Parts: sequence; C-alpha cells; structure tokens
Amino acid sequence: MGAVKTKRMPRAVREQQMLDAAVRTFGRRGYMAASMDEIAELAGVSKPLVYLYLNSKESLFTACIRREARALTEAVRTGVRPDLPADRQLWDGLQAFFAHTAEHPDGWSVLHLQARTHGDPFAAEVRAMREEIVAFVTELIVVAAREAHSDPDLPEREVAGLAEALVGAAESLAAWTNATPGATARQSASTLMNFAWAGLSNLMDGRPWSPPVDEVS
Amino acid sequence: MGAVKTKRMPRAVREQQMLDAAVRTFGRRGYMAASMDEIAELAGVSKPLVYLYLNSKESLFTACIRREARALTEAVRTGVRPDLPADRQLWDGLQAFFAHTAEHPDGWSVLHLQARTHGDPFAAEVRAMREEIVAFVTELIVVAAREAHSDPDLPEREVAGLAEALVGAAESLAAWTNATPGATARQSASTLMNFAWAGLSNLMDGRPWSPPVDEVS
Amino acid sequence: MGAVKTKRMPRAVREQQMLDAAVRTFGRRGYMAASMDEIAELAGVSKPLVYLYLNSKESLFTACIRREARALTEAVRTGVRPDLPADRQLWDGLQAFFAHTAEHPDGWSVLHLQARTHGDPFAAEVRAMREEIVAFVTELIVVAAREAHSDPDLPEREVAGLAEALVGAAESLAAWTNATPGATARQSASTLMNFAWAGLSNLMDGRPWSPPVDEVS
Amino acid sequence: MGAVKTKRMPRAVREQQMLDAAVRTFGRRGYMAASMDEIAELAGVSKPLVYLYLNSKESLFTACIRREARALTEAVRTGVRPDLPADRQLWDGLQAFFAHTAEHPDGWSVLHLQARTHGDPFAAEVRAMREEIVAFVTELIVVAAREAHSDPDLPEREVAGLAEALVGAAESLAAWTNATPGATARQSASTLMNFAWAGLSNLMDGRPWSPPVDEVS
DNA sequence: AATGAATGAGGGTTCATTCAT
DNA sequence: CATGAATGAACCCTCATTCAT
Repeated sequence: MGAVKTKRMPRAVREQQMLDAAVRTFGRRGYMAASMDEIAELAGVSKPLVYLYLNSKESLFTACIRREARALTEAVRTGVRPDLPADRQLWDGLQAFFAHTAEHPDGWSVLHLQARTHGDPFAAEVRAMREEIVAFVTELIVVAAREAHSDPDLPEREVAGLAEALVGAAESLAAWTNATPGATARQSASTLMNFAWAGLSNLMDGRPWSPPVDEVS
Repeated sequence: MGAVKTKRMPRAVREQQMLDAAVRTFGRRGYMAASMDEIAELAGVSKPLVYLYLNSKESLFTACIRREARALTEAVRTGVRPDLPADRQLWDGLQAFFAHTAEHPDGWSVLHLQARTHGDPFAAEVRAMREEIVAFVTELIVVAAREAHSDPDLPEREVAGLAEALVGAAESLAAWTNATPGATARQSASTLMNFAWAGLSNLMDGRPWSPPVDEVS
Repeated sequence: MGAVKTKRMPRAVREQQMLDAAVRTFGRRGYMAASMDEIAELAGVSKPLVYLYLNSKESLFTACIRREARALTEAVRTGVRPDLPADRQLWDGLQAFFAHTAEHPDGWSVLHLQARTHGDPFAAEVRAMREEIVAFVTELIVVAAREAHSDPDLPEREVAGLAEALVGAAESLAAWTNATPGATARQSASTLMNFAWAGLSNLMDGRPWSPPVDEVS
Repeated sequence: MGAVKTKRMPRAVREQQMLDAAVRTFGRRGYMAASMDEIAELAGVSKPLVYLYLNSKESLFTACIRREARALTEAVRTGVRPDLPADRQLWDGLQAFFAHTAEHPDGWSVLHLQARTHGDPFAAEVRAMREEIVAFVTELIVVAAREAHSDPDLPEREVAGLAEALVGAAESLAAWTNATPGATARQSASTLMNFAWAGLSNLMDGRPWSPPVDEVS
C-alpha cells in the first residue's frame, strides 16, 4: 500500500504524492486524528522530507484544502458555458459538482467535513471557495430573474439566502449521493433542479422543471 | 469564566454541568481537539469526577450528542401541530428548527459538524436523528401532494431526494443564519419556504409562497 | 458476588470481611493491580470505611500478610506433635503445610508471590514467618542427626542451607500441587519426604523413606 | 547515575541499553510499580524512544523476560557436558545456575519473582523456560536411575515431583545465596547436591555425596 | 535529495486518599 | 456506624517536530 518507493524524484512530483497521501489521510481520519507518520508512510517518503517540502501539519492541511478547492471550482467552471441560459448553466454546474465530488470523496470530505470542524485558518479557506460558488449562483439567480422579466423585487438579502439554501442543498445531496447506492450524479442534479427551479408546488401540480435535450457531453 | 465553583452538588446536577461544558468545548474545538482537562475546568470540577460520572471521552461525547439530538427533535416536535396543513407544519417546524439552532449554536455544531466528522459510534447517533427528521419531512411532502390532488406520483426515490435536499438546505441555512448578522430564524424559515415550496420559477414570476396569517406567537 | 450487604456489624466482623476481600483481591491481582475500590466493593462496604478501619493500602496489605502468615504457621504447628520423632514431625508438618496452602490459595499467593515482589515493608513480614519455619526445620534436622548418632559434623552453615533447600522445595511443590490436577497434599508430602530424607541415591537403590503407619487423623 | 548520555547511537545498541535499564527496574520495583519514565531515564533516553523501539510496557517486559530466560538457559547449557555422568551433569548445571543468578540478580528477580506475579502473557513465558529446565533434570534423574541399575521404576509422576522439588529447592537456594553474605555459588551447589543426591539420612550417617575431583576451572 | 535518531509536550485514564454529612 | 462527593498526582502512550548526517 502507498506509493511505490522510487528514489530521487523531482520536487513537484514528490509534493503531489505527499498531497495525495495527505488528502486521503485527512479525508478519512480527520485533521487531528491524521498523523504525519501515516501520511509520510503513505506517501512513501520519510517524515523530514514532508516537513522540508510542506513545513508543518497546518500548512500541509492548508495546501490540501487549497488544492482540492481549486480542483472543485475548476471542475464546476469547466462544466458551465456562460453564454447559455441561466437554468442551463445551473444544471451543468450541478452535474459537474456532483460528478467531481463523487470522484474525489476524500477531497470532498476534506473540504466539506474536516476543514470546517477546525478553527479559522482552515474554515476561512473553505469559506472563500464557498463564497465564490455562492456568488456564482447568486448571479445566476439574478440573471434568471432579469431574463424572466421578473418583478424587480427579489431583495438582495433574500437572493443571498436563496443561493445559500441552494448550495447547502447541493452539498447535502452530494453526501447523500455518495452514500446511497444506485444514486447517480445526474439523478441528484435532476432532483435538485426540480426542487430549486420548479419548487414543490409546481412539482405537485405536475409542472416539473425539465432538463434541456441538447446536451454536449 | 466557567460555572461558579460550588462544592458538593448532587450527582444529577453535576452531570448536567459537565454536559454543558462538554457540548460547548466539543462544539467549538471538535472532538479530538477538545481536551478532558479543558472540559473539566470549564465545568468547575476535577477530571477524575468527569470520568467517574461519564466514563470516558467517547462516552461523554456520545452523551452530548444524545442530549442535543433529543433537545433539537423535541423543539421541532413541540413547534409543529399535526392537525394543520402540511405547508403550515413545515413552516412551523422550520421556524422551530432555526430558532433552536440559533439558541444552541454549540449543540448544533456538535450535531452537524463534529459528530459527523468521526467514525461510527458518533455518526450513527446523528444519522438516527437525521433520519427521523427526513422521515418527517418526507411524510409532509407526500401528504402535501395528496392534499394538492397531485398527479399520482412523485416516485419514491425522488421524494427521498427532495426531502434530503430540503433538510440539507435547512441545515446549511442554519449555519448561515448564525453567521450572518441581522439574519433571523423567521426570515430564514421564510426564505426556505419560498425556495422549497414555490421554487425559483414561481418566485421570479412574482408568485411566492406566503406565510399563513393566523400565527400564534 | 461479594459479601451480602448487611448493615451495622460490629467492627471486628467488618474487619474480617475486609481482610477476606483484600486477601482474595491481592492474591489474584497482585498488590499494585488490586484497587481499593475493588476491595471495598467485594467487602460490601464503602471505601472510607476501609480507610477508617485499616488506614491505608500499605497497612491493609500488611494486615493481610500477617493474618495469612499466622494462619499458616498455626496450621503447621497444630499438625506437628513435638514428642514424636523428627522425621515424623517433618512428615506431619509437610502434610499440614500442603493441605493449608491448597485450601487457601489466595492467602498462599499473597505470602509466596505478592508480598515478596514489593519492597521491604512487606517482604520483611514474610521473611520473618519464613525464618520461623526454617528455624523449625533446622532444629528438626539437628535433632534427627543427634537421634541418629550422626557424626557431629554437619556444620551450621550447611544445615542452614539444607533447611533452606527443603523449605524452598516445599514451597515450589505447593504451587505445583495446586496447579497439577490429581496431585494431592499427601502425595506431595510423600514425594518430598522421599526426596529430602532418603535422597536420590537411596531412592535409586530401592530404599525409599516410608511413611509411618499409625497416623492420627 | 544511569548510562552516560551519549547521543545518536545505532538502534541495536540503544535497545540493549533499554533492556538493561528495564531489567534492572522491573527486577527491583516489580512490573506494575516500575514506571516507563524511570526506565527511560535510567537508559539515558527519552520515553518516546523507548516506545518507538519496544512498543509498550507489556512488550518491553516480555522482551526482558525472553532475554533473561535465554541468557540463563544458555549459561546452564554451556556449563554442562552431556557426555559426563548424570550426577556430574547435575553438579555442573547447578554451579552454572547459581553462578549466573548471582551475577544477574535483577534478571533472576524478573524471571523468578516478577514475571510469575502477573497474568498469562508473562507467566507463560517463564513457564516455558522452567519446563525446559525441569525436563532436563527429569531426564537426568531417569538416566541416573538407569546407570545405577535401579529397581525398575520410579513411577513417572513421582519422578516429575522429584524434579519439581529439586528445581524448586535450587530456585529457593539461589535467592538465599544472594541474600546470605559469604554464601557462594559453589557452596550452594554442594549443599543442594548433598541434599538431593544423598538425602538427609545418608548425610546423617556420614555418607555425603562428594564432588568429583577432576574439575575444569 | 533524503533519512535514521531523538525529544518536549500534552492527552486520556486511573488510583489512593479525604471531606462533609 | 457509614457514605456520597471530590481530588492531586501519576502513569501509559502518542504526536508534531527537529537535528546530524
């Protein structure tokens, strides 16, 4: 188990191996329960090397958070085409989000569970990423409202709350999707679009939101 | 700071003081980072007494989880009148939920953040509570659909996903409410009802869900 | 398990109950591993009462040693009639010894194992008892030599060593007797008499020591 | 006091230092009363290093037992030449035994006192060594009987008891030798040979066992 | 570029012992 | 006569971190 012990690798590669090991360990054990010993062993290097490259446990954890946060936002950003209509953008973004979290459960655990349970150096890092996503969703809602010639009165605080709720629902569904056998990223995205876009009353009246037909990938 | 150091209290009282201190400490520091020393000091007792009454860190944490879970479900149950229509029940339940989590942020942290971050003795405890709540919400959705003479069927798995999303959104909004100055339990409940019940499309068409007028308190 | 919880007993009785519990616990767990909690519970009293009557763990252990030492020497003394010939006295004494240790394994463990493994307050106590027994055996050897019109030259130090060896063999056989199913006190006494009195060379020449026929009990 | 504080030693050396310190501490204080702190200090290292190399108190104690048991049996084995007559082998073995135990009193305490006082991981270890020795002595008695054209049979159980008694006597004399000023290994061996081989009756008749004349050292 | 050797500090747990009633 | 309530001190063990090579 752990990376094959190859000697003399360039620094960048070694660092990635260490981060891989760290994300996996932090994701499964939690920040405090993860030991530098275990991470070093899993990475196939000696502990001093980990310190040489990544300075401290705190700094290593921060590096993990940053790498995983960037990977997640990038995945979502890549999944969305800003020239399409708002609901389509949301739909694509959600699919990308669910797909990425399903493929990187340890990274998702680091971001969603572990980083938030400890004080501010870490929580702040995740908050930043989250705010970026919430801002994106907020903008989507505003644009959608404009496109729909909506009455002008979704007050700002209300929109913020809506975005927050939507993101929270997504996060929760991500965990649920990973834990429920047979639940797929696409299904979860669909459920959430129905919930968010159409709302329960529409759903119950038989007017669900329907996914666009001309998908790309 | 900490409880006033009063000597010779009956066991039941001391136990509550200890649980108070433990919930606060676990909620803020996390399970692993919290030290029994700190908890004992905050409770105003010596460490051996904590062990005498609560046996171990694990068992103490479990006791915290159980107490807080019971308090939360009780608060929600008390807020809801089962003879009222489904949307009114949901509205009342959400208000109770947001109010309780706002008043007990440490307890909420224990349940929502800390207990889930660590292995199965603890996570299972919370899962049980959460499943109870999800079941309640699921039932509400089913009843609402029936009341609305809905097209026969929201398929079962879909309903489960919706309930999951709604609960997740609520959990997320609870944190947001606590963290956002000026956000109140009532507002958050309102936002979430709009989001869940009416959906974004209705909202944007100027058809929000509107809270019932004949409130009690 | 443990003594029946009867209230208000005279001090002497309570003390014996405590010593019983202590001997059993010390004998099985060892001095350090035995906890005052366990002893008090087994005695059916509260811990402060144990301290009130017996002052401290050390003093309690000492009391155990003394009581068991006295019981053992008394048992041996009672088994021996000083007017009989030396070999008969030894034979009777050994039988009494093996019988007593077999009937009080915890007490024997306290004396033979536990008390010796810890520093001098305790070891000294046992040493005193042991020296009494060794002196008795030494005297027996001297008397026997005189009765046999022996050459006068068993030097004193030699006799001391012989007595020591005999007592050591007996102690060792006591443990062996308790641990070996089917081994009885009488057999062990017989084996040891053969060994000590006749010696291996006599045994091998078919001249064992033979037990007296006219036993009392 | 304690080893000179030399830094950076190879692991094998440090391990021996630790075992030395542990044997000394366990031998004098007993298993439970010995603290890892004391052992580490006596070894001239920090506690974590002891744990790094020897894993736990239990495992450290076991390592001590094994090392001392091996050293003792090796010493006896080395002292005996299997081509010599049985009584000579016994004589040589006893001398080696008394010499070794006198030179390693702490090791002997670990084996004879401490290890037996605590439960089965440890006691079993010593039992194994002891059984090896008892088997050796048993064989010696059987061979001696054959050499002496003994009446056909000392029954098997009887021989077992005799060997047990002889070994027990030796163990007991070992302690006595260490504790009695002026008692030497050679004298104790001689006393025990007389006792065991000739028996008291022969001794008292002036027919002691006499040590062989052509000794090596 | 990499590591074997080593430690200060702290955490969970238990125990003998004592008040105050 | 008897005890529920409480603690100071110590012990085993682990961890993040560094030095010398």
